[in-house]
Amino acid sequence: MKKRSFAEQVYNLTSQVPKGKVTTYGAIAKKLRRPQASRAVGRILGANPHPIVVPCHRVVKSDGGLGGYTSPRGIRMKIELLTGEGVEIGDGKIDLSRFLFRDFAL
DNA sequence: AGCGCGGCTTTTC
DNA sequence: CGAAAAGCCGCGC
Repeated sequence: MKKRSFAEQVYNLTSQVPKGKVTTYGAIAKKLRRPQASRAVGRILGANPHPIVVPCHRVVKSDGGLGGYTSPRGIRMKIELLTGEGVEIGDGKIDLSRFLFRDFAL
């Protein structure tokens, strides 16, 4: 259980984000020792083969944007989910200063 | 503020 | 099996 692929670690960190908090693609990439793989993280989360254990909607862009969301409802559902968990979104942006979760168990 | 480019992994043919 | 394309970003100018 050590040679987990990059994707496995991405899902692992994302699943660690508690309700009411969010993380960023760049942050995850950095945690995995690949600060420039932010895009890869997005692709992986987009392919999210674990939609139940991996709340990819809790992952936003490094600038506070919501990013995208591959879902039947699209980015729309992502906003609804975050707001429903307690994350306040101002003008389509999130206050990372208040909701950015950075206590990952890496 | 907006645009374009770069670097990474995964998936599919 | 090998190669190619794509993708929910990040940063700089």
